[in-house]
Amino acid sequence: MQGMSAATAPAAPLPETPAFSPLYQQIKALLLKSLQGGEWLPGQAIPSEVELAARFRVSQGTVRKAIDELATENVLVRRQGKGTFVATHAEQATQFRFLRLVADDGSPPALQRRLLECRRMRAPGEVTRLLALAAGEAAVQVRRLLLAPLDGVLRPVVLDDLWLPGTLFKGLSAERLQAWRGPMYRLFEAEFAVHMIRAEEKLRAVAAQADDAALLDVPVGAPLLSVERLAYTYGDRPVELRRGLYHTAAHHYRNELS
Amino acid sequence: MQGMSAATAPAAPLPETPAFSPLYQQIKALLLKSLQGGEWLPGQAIPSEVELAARFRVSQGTVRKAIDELATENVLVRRQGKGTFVATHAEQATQFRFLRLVADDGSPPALQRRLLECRRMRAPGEVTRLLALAAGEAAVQVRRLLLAPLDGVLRPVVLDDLWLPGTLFKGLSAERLQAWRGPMYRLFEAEFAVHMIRAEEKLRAVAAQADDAALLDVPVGAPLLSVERLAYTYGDRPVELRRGLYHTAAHHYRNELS
DNA sequence: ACGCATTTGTTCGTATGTATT
DNA sequence: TAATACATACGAACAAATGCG
Repeated sequence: MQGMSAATAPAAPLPETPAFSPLYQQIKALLLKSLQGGEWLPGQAIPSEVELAARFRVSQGTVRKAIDELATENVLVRRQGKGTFVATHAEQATQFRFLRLVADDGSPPALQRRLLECRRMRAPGEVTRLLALAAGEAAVQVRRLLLAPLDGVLRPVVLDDLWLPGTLFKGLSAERLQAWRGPMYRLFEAEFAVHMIRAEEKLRAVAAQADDAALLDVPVGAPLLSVERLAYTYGDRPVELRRGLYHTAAHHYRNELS
Repeated sequence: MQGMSAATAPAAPLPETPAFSPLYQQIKALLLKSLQGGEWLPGQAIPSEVELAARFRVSQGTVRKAIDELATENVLVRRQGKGTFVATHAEQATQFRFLRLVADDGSPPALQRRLLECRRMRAPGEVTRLLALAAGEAAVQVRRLLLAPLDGVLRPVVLDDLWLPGTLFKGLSAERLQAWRGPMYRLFEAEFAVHMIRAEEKLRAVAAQADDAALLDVPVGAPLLSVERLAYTYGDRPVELRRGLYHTAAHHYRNELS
């Protein structure tokens, strides 16, 4: 486990990829491997710091630093007195970790779902490319509406269009989605062992096309916020492509810069 | 400085504000106070960890933890072997820390500026409220265009509308802005001692109004990405209100979720 | 209600490695 | 080469939160 310290390093003329890395980074990589391998599942506690220190033959402080980084990346969650837990999309607090939609008054969105479609098909070209699928591989497409009450009436706010690798989401069906209560990412964790840990989003303003306009109950040509998301699981593997169209009349997308 | 821990606290009755908080948090607050007071300016090095440890009568590790947090918040920047520096908007790497605009091909934007307006006036109601100004207080309004080359031709991409507290930006004028080469936030640091460390943004899609459409060279009613930013300096003090209209035909707003 | 064991959180001290000047 | 600064690693002790008996 001692990696490559200067003394043991061979006469390497050029800096290779991970030429050598600090101990705590190696521990971090090992923890990630265990997470990826499913040794600890979302919501479960990982072994205590002392246990891990013994297991890896390093000091508690070194384990601590590795866990610290994973905690700031929201991969793990520390709870004083209880332990360190694998992050999950189940909890109330983190339920909307990836949803930046906020009502203009700042209140939580309180969204209802309406499933429009869930079908299995050969992935289109762009989906194949972005999800790094093999040519002709299957994908699952999900379409849904998110609705929020406005003056007491439920109004559509988001039209979501998702693409998932067919091989990972074998049993996913409209019935399964309909029956599920709770965040979709939690369903993915629980039923398909796919845990989203990171995502990249591209935002732009677009004009509503006829079909989208009808679903969102806005005029054709109305400005909509397009949010294209590529979500990743462990090992930087893309496992979801999602395109959301947000009707931002009474809601907005909130972002924090630092 | 020993805080309130029962065992380690000497018989020093301390006039602490925070009922009690970890030592490193107190150190962090003291560092922020020095930064706010201008003891160390953007780009300058702060004292070494050992020096600070001596000054505050704590261990180096405690200082280190305080600095660690300020570094992850991008308030300070560590450089091994050189020291720890006050973050600045001057450097190439951090020059566009607050600008999430990206060309669709992923390349850096390479933007040109065109100043439209810079005038001093009584702040409108909403500006007064958001910048927490006194009623009737003065504000500086700045309007500008950002242009990017498309097929070799310079085309407008962003229309920015800024509001700044008049008392903080006394000598700010169109000439001053015109003459300045470099990021605007760097001008604010250098000439007005106002350092932006954090910002909140609200994004929505809007339809282009006549005047904005003309400036951005798009049809009236075209969808534009509206980015409303409130930027803060030390002490969570809002010091800039900015509304940008992004033409997202060949560019987009990039965001990373985790 | 109380105390105890467990776990993370904080703080200190020391030594050594690595980057910069 | 030497001095300085941050980075890593270890060990130890106590604090604070939690859960259990």
